[in-house]
Amino acid sequence: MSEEHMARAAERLREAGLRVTVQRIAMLMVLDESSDHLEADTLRHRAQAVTGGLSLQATYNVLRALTDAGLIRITQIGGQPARYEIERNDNHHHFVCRKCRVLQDVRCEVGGAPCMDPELPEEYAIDEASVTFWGVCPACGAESG
Amino acid sequence: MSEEHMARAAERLREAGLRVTVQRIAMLMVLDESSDHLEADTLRHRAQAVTGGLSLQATYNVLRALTDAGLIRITQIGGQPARYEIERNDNHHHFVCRKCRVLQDVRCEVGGAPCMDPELPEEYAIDEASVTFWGVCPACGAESG
DNA sequence: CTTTTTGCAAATGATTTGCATTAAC
DNA sequence: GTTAATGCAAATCATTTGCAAAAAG
Repeated sequence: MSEEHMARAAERLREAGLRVTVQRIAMLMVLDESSDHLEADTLRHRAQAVTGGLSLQATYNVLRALTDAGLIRITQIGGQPARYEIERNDNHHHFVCRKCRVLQDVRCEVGGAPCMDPELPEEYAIDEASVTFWGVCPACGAESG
Repeated sequence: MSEEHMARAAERLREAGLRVTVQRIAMLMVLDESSDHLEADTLRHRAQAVTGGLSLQATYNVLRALTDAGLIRITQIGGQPARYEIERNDNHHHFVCRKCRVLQDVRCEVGGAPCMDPELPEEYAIDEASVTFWGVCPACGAESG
């Protein structure tokens, strides 16, 4: 967690029109350093290691603010706790294992933007098509099948 | 809720290998009569009108059993309570309004099965690709924009 | 009769709310 | 100095769990 990194995180917050707080910086840095989809609780503990303290409250406040500002991306699948990742604006999709519930990024390049042509009247202002693939991951498939 | 309908519901349960209980019959009938995606609580109240009584417990038991048996379909989006509909095996997708959270069926025929060709290793046994369109529905769009 | 399902009550767990304190601008 | 964000505690709410009683096969 370099000074550089901290400064860049602060800059991103400012650009997004958000107040710069240590909690927000810490959360951004933690998310920057992970390529996983992490739950609020995990993020809280990791960020606490940076700030020295981060309330449950602030955790959700920060995550909400960062999500609303478009800096991070929230993924909620199948009634599981929400998971977060840095917003990379790469329009990727997700795979969820029916057994272990692992969540993985999926790149899906079937001739351009997938499924963005639903049969819906024009009055529907669609801004996102999120695709979730369900199945069994290699690890779980090897175990039982 | 005719005798006919009841008998057919019982038959479907038997075919699915499930024990036939009044609660399950009632739930199936309620779901048959709605084209919406309904929450457990709503389904409970409607089914209660049929059976005269249906515990919270039985509600979730029944919904779980019917879902596992493939008779109904559960949809959980964005941390909202789960919603259920009769399984019609028509591979349809969903639209969710960012404002009012309404959930609508969407038919999506972009040249065959959409997005079923993700860049994932063969070891991933994918059995379903669920697509969720996010945006603003006509009603909410008219209000504010 | 054996197994599964129901019903009731209490527990769980992620997320939210209310409000005084503190930090950002 | 204002306004917004934090921290703490208590509340919410969908869903699950434990267990005795009842119903299904």
